[in-house]
Amino acid sequence: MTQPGGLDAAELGGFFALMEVSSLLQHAVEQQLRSAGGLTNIQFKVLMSLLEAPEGQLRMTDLADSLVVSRSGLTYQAGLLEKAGLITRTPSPDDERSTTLGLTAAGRERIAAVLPGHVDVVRRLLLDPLTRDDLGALTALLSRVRDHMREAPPRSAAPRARRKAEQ
Amino acid sequence: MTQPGGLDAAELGGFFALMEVSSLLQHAVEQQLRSAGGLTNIQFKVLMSLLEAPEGQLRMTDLADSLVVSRSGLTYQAGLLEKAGLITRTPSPDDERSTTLGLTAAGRERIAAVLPGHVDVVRRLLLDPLTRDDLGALTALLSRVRDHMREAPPRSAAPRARRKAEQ
DNA sequence: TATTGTTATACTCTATAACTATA
DNA sequence: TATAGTTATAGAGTATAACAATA
Repeated sequence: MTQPGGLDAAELGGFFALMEVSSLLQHAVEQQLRSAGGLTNIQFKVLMSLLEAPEGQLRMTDLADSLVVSRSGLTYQAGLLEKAGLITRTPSPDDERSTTLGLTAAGRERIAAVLPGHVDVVRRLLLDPLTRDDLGALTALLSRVRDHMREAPPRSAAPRARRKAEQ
Repeated sequence: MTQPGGLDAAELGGFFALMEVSSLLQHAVEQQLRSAGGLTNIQFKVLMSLLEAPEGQLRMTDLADSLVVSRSGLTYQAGLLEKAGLITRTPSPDDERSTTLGLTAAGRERIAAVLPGHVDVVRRLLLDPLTRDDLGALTALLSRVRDHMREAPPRSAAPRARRKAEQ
């Protein structure tokens, strides 16, 4: 114990730097998505998830889990995206209970319209001040942290699917 | 241009690693603040800002600017914190228009109650997998990025105080 | 019975604009 | 007139619980 709450200056510095950088970056990204394509961050993630999905399709529950939102929350967002003509919702062929989401042509176009600016923001804010080696070092460090976080879940970050079992 | 949106694999990797690490960390921190002290992230920041303020006091507008929220938003949060007995709101002595916020004893106790767990989360998730040298390297890299971000504002991140002049 | 998704509902947070009171 | 803060209000987003349909 050497500082306000048990973190020394170096530790606090690292923590604050990480939080400030990510906060500024996220802010900028959200602003760009909104102004360039009228999308929120989550909506963009839904579209990108569909774009990167094996068949270009995803089930609601799977997507909700991977984006860490409630299913009802995703239903709400999917409703907006469907109304905007960017995605389709159709009953899954193999399991009639499921809804399969798919990208429309308009959805692809919207991504294409937004992505360049998105990339610009990331490059300008995050990548520009880093050399190639810097980027490699940063990624290596953060990857290590990420792997560690995944191994030791944040205590309480109970996976959605296990809710039932906890009772 | 080599990948989906003009970012190559290394660049994408760095970007995603940063966003995922910060997102997981922020999630965990918010969850801890809520369960340990019934505080949201912003409320915690308000309390911490007051704790670290020179006289233990801050004006509404200054705090709103530094936390990047609207003044009405801060009024709302300050109202909650005052109702909870954690802060006081008093007219500033030098300028009767201003409201000065101050921490109550209960506010200090709340911080004390929450801070250890807060630190735990940061240490467990972020710091544990890093050596001392790693932390130094990470901080150095992120600090460089942060400084760069501050110099070249996110295009649009117009400082609150200048709103008037833009019209 | 369990699971998928939707709906009904309630709540939190946020911001804009109008307002007051000081300067 | 300009500024500090509050209030009224409205909107976006989220989640919980109840529900309908299917497995």
